[in-house]
Amino acid sequence: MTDKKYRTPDGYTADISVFTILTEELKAFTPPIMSLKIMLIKRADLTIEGDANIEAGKWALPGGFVQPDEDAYQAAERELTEETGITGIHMKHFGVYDKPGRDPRGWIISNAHYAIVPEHHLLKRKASDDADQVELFSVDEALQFDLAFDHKQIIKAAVSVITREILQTTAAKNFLPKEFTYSELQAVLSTVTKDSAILNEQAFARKIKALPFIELVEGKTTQRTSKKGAKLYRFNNMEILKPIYTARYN
Amino acid sequence: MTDKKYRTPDGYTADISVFTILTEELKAFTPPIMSLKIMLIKRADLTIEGDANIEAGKWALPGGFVQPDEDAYQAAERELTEETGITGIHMKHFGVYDKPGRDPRGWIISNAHYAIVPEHHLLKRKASDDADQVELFSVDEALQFDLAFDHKQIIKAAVSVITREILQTTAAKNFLPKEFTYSELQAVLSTVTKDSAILNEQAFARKIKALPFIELVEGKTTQRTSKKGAKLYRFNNMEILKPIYTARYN
DNA sequence: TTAACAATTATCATTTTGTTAATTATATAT
DNA sequence: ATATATAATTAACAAAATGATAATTGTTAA
Repeated sequence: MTDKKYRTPDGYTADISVFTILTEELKAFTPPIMSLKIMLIKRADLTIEGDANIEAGKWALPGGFVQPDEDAYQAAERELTEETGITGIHMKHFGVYDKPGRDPRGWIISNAHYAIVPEHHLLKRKASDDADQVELFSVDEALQFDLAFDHKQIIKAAVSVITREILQTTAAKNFLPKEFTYSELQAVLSTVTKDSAILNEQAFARKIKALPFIELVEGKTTQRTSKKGAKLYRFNNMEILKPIYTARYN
Repeated sequence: MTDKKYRTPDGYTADISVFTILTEELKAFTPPIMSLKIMLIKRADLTIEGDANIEAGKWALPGGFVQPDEDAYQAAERELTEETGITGIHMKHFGVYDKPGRDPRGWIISNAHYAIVPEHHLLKRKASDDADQVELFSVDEALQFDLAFDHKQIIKAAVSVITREILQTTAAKNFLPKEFTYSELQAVLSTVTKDSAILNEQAFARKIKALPFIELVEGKTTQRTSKKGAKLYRFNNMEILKPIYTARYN
């Protein structure tokens, strides 16, 4: 492939917007208060080869070049593991950023992925070596930084995609333990919506029993969120596609 | 960029799954019967340079290599215009196909896009020169062919994406004239759903008046679909995000 | 013993839906 | 001219879901 009739890119990378939903307050017998966080890394001053690094010192999305034997998805998985020690989580490709000029090093294509990481996986991260370069920020905080490359644009797109995914698919399961209470689910959903039918306790407690993709765990309760004890629910494997044309608007 | 520490792809392409919704039967004063179609091209025996073409004779998605001065999205737009003469339509990127081995010519990355083309734009296509190599097929037909490369997989993903988009966003507008009747909207939606609340006339006629993203065109009717004349509706620019957690299931 | 509190159930008026039927307006066939 | 067929639309009413507010339950901790 030497005499090419077409242009070849100068680099092919995979970036990952790692989201987690952190429990801000965790008191015994109390429903959690959660917030949506994104993981950023601070770019090093020097490359591994010892050269001055591009966009050094700026906060950026984790990611890196795709290796010869892998595709972008595998590269994203590998980078995520290297950065955080996390494996086997929910990750998806959601966009390509390939505008000429987006990276001063040349025509570098970024495959943007997002990942949903349950909170408890992050305990490992805290113990890892370069944890001082990796931080979680609320989305609002993150967007106020002077981020590297076009990462501000990528993050905005990722937030929009993940919001839609949490509300219109069963992706919330990736932020929850296998068995959860209604208030835990409510806490996850409330990080991305203000819908009163979800925020209102009574309405949501009634509704959860009618959702075909959630089932009650029979004869089992937890005191995680209440002294009285609360029923446990789990997602079954039903996937839902509800048209906006049949929803209620009032 | 000669001494690279990372692999560079052998080619960077953009493929487009062009969907249209064709009116199968169009009698005067009668609601249309529509079906979802995808556009395929038959790959030529020879390349422009006169060499034997890869995957020659097979049906494939339109697309081609990204040029040096454009990104994949612009390439998809350009290819679509070259193939069909269509401009200014709804097109989106939905996936990357970059598995090593997917293209025998090397490590060729495909950026998969889908486009939604209103029927009336296609009349131009019929008049174009190489129309004999371009055909519309129902999705079921298309998936039975021995398609080039991994295009079967790409098409399946595209259908899933477009179904979700038509039902959960206002993308149906791209298959309809600016002002449309309830039965025309119903015909579009029925190509991707069997939901009885949409298929049932009375229920849907009642519902359309309550949808916040659709408004009545005052004092204007059409006889396109009925001798009696039917009210006209239009989409306003409201975008909707309805959680599955607040929908009705019965 | 009691206050506090999350979870859950109860109540009831209001709204929406499912279902079936009736009405309307008009082109076409007779 | 008149009747017929047909799509759009409205009507009617029982059944179901929702909104709003209140009451009940079970447990810990003061």
